[in-house]
Amino acid sequence: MKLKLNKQSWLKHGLTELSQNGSEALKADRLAKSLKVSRGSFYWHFADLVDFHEHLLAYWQEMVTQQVINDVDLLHDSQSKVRELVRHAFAGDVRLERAMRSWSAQNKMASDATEIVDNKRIDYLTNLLVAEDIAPTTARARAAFLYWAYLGQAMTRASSSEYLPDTALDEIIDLFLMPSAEIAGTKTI
Amino acid sequence: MKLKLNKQSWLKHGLTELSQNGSEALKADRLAKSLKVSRGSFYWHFADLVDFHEHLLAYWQEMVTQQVINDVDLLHDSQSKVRELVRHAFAGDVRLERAMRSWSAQNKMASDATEIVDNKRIDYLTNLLVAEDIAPTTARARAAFLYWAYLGQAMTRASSSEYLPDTALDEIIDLFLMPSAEIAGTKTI
DNA sequence: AGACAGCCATACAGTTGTGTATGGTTGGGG
DNA sequence: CCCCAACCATACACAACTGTATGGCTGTCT
Repeated sequence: MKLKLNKQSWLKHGLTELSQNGSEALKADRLAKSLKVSRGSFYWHFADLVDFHEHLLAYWQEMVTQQVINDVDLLHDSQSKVRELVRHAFAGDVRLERAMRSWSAQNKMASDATEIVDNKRIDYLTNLLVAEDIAPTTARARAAFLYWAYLGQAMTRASSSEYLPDTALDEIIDLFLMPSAEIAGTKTI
Repeated sequence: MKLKLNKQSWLKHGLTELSQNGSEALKADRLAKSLKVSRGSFYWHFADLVDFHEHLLAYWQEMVTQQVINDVDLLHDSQSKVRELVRHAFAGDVRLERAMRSWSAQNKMASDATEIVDNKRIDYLTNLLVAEDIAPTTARARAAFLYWAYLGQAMTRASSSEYLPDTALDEIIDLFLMPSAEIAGTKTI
């Protein structure tokens, strides 16, 4: 007997192919070929490409939000969470993130999905900074900025460590953990 | 008489289409249609798609490097340059940047081009920070981080002002202009 | 005026992908 | 045992795009 596929099999394989070969790999044709089945299987599980893409994006959203909870949310104090979150982000594998982002620039559905994820992530980080007694508006701006830096780093080809060794990253995290008041004092040197 | 096209016409139009419709618009077929000519013209000016893409990337590199020089390099003190550079980056139109970045995630040639531009930009910013008496390694890390934040912001759909009003951006610029020594002192509050 | 270079249209063959229709295989419940 | 549901293969018609071959038009130089 040949082991049969289900929706999940296709979705998993979809994300793998996306991260390795970009959004152009998300075609019924190529996916079937790399799974060594015919497109007949694909069109049994999904109505069409749009249907598949919708399921794939939902699957991705579920995955990335679950991931954060597993990785950092069980730590107790918020400062540790921030450090762990940022370190983890800048050390992790960014291929899927980059591919998804690249796809979003060309596809409305993907763009909607990433926008939701973006907001969730920034909100989460904002709350951590607020818990560190940083004023809410400042916290929100810093959170966005930190998150954007992660995203930008994910979009560049060079590894982050090339520009940003661990100690330098810690220094920058320190900057973002500084109380809002301190800045005005040291502003005009 | 119909006004004839040259290489430059195609390249300009290429960048416009790229920024508005993504890298999928960079096909001989579509470009010709939106220029209201036949593909015959395209294949007269360019050997094939790869040839066109090469010229387009070279044209883009030339454009973006020239742009920075015009915009900020004529200011005198380095602190003003940093502020002007960052403000300008976060206020400007990012569609072309996003489209180019998205293309880079799928295309080796585009990836090479953006890598070169990335390095140039980070180097330029690093030098400005060093001129502000920030230690070279710290300056390099901060420059990269600042640049990544710009890139990340460019990749998100939300306008930057939504999260980052002008005053908040200035506060963050202050953080990155802080002398390296100050941090250790205020670190453990 | 004639010739030539520059520019473009049209037509053709080939490739890659879509979606559908139809029929084949396999495993488990009545 | 048989039948139905789940799953897959094959074949077809269609669309988008590539690159090439060929010929037509136009302005300029001699």
